[in-house]
Amino acid sequence: MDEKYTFALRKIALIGGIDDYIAVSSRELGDALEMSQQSASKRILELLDNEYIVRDLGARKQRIKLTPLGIEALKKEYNEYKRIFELTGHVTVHGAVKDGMGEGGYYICQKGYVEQFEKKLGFKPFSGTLNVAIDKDDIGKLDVIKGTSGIPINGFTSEGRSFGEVIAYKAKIKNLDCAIVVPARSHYVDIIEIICPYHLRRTLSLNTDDRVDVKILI
Amino acid sequence: MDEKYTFALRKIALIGGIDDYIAVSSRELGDALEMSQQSASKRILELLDNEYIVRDLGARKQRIKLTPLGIEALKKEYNEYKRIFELTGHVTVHGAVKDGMGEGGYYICQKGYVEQFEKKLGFKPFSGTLNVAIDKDDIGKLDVIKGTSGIPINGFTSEGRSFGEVIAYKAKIKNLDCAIVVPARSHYVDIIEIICPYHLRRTLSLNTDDRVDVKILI
DNA sequence: ATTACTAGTAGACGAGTAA
DNA sequence: TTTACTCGTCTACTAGTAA
Repeated sequence: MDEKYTFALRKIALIGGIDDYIAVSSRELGDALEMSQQSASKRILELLDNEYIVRDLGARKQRIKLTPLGIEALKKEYNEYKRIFELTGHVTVHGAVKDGMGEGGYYICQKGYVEQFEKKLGFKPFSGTLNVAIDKDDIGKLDVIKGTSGIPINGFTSEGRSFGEVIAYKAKIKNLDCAIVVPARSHYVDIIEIICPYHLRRTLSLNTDDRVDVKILI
Repeated sequence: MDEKYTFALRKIALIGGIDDYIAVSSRELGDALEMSQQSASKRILELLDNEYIVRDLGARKQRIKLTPLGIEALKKEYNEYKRIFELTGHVTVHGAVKDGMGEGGYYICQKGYVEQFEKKLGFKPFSGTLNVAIDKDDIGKLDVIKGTSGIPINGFTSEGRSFGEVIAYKAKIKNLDCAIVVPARSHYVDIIEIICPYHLRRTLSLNTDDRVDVKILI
């Protein structure tokens, strides 16, 4: 019953109706809500009844804006989203330890990266990475958080070879502080490289194919 | 069609299903969504069909969690809210200039306040305030933003009299930088006091009952 | 206790249309 | 052009019930 209203209120707010009166015909609102002009007209009347909006019914086009009550309703949903995406503060991905190809370790040991790790993460990584193959279900979680957060590690060129930008995320693996490193430009990463001041395999007695949970702080 | 799903996904996320599997019976989800057990069960099947969630159907209780696709759907809505509440960066309230009772000016000139204004707002206010009676429709807008933002100005005691905490918001009135000041503890303010380095009434040639728009930066 | 089917019903929607 | 009525359809819900 209520999400119908917040959906409409949100779209009205997006086109500026949170700040001041905006001219919106019922047809235009219908387009925004993916419904007919008739249904949009009805929805507007319902919003008026519930005092979520006020209207100035001009000769040619109606002008509407949210009331404080309407704004409050949106705010409530916004706070739910903030709780979901901000106050949780972490996302956990599951996967299995894999043998590194040596590749990751080679990259991570580059002076251009190491200097940034020390400065931005606050530790000097052990000269090797732990490779974790992320479960199919969890691939994509990284994608989702990539836009919002993460610590950008700039690319650089060294000895004629270019090293791309990567994004580091502070993380925890079995309560040990570490960080995961993923390439900035790529939307499909199934193996993540984990860096840590310590030798993770030895410290946590991990063997190939052991399952691990990585808690990524966002 | 789609907001039904995001509504359910949001509630699932709030009880922890964004991070890992959570045990939720269809009855419990029904309670959260304010619908019957049967409808919640159906909704879960729809979410599964659309690959917004995955399920582990145990013997006693099902366990579900969001897929990256489901998280992405929520993220999209979250970004809409961010656009509404953050990227706008301001809220405009409308009102009419009123004669001050001298009260506001007296308060604002207190050394305890003035020092904070200079430090936190970056200007020394003119020794008087412009009083604006907010339109009935816009009363409450302040309330809504009070929780999120504003610059707290601490209360203090001077010569045996106590001056309460107030909240200042940077604002613009006809493109002139100023700030509005409202008491921290009160949820109904119909007249706001505006402080500014200049004599606003004179600078803007304002007379009593003139209508003004105050753009509050948040 | 679960999940989820079927059946019946209330309500949401859009087409047609008036003002 | 607008907004918003009536009305028929069809979807989305809940109750009852099975597994």
